[in-house]
Amino acid sequence: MPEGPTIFLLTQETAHFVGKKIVRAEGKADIDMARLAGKRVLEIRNWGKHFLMQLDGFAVRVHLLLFGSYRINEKRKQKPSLALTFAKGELNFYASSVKIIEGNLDETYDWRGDVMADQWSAAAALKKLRAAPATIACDALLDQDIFAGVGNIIKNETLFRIRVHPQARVGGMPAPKLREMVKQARDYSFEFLEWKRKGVLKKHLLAHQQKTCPRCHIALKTAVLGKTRRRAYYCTRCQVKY
DNA sequence: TGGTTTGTTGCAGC
DNA sequence: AGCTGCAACAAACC
Repeated sequence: MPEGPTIFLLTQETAHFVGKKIVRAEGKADIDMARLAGKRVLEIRNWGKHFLMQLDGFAVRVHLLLFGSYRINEKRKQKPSLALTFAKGELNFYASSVKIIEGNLDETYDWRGDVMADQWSAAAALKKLRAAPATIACDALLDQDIFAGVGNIIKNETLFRIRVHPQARVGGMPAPKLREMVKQARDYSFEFLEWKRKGVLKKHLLAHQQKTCPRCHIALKTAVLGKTRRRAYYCTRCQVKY
């Protein structure tokens, strides 16, 4: 059940495995498990929703998709996609996509695109948005090449906060409003992180899966929109369709 | 109860 | 070539 902040949290929770040796690797993921055994974890980080473990010469990428989950130092009943055993402790992933990335992660990822990364670049995001003016806001926010880590909840909540209709064209939005969208995608992600950490995310949702607009007190509209075909929750009164 | 869902990929068809 | 729509995957929730 992952958006960027959830994986960010996972990265923190697994930091103690850095420097440790993988004793055993198994699971139903279609990768060469034998490559992992005996390797030391050099680095653990994430790029958006990608959980990444750098080993010597290659990295393991785990994506929890829509239904994935993980357990640290415990197991679930179901068969794991990837189960890593260390001398002390274990790390298990379920219903996840697992891939090997050759080489160093810095060769594969542009960290400026991760909304929660120190290297996040609002300027780079704005440049990408301006290059695609016909894109509608809901698709733009879910574009991992622009806003890595943003998922459907962050999309809906960000648009509600800045009062932008999900079908607003990026090219039609005033420059300050576009900058606000870029800023809020990051700011909201960090608030999401803290709520998630405390287990109080749901009660802070203003639009996503809600019935009534907390500003206008009228029914929120819900529709599956855009090329991404994800559900949007929005207020037709206070969210502007530029 | 079963429709829905914090996601992505691959492929057919145009 | 590049797009779009659809199926597939898979599991917890209300």
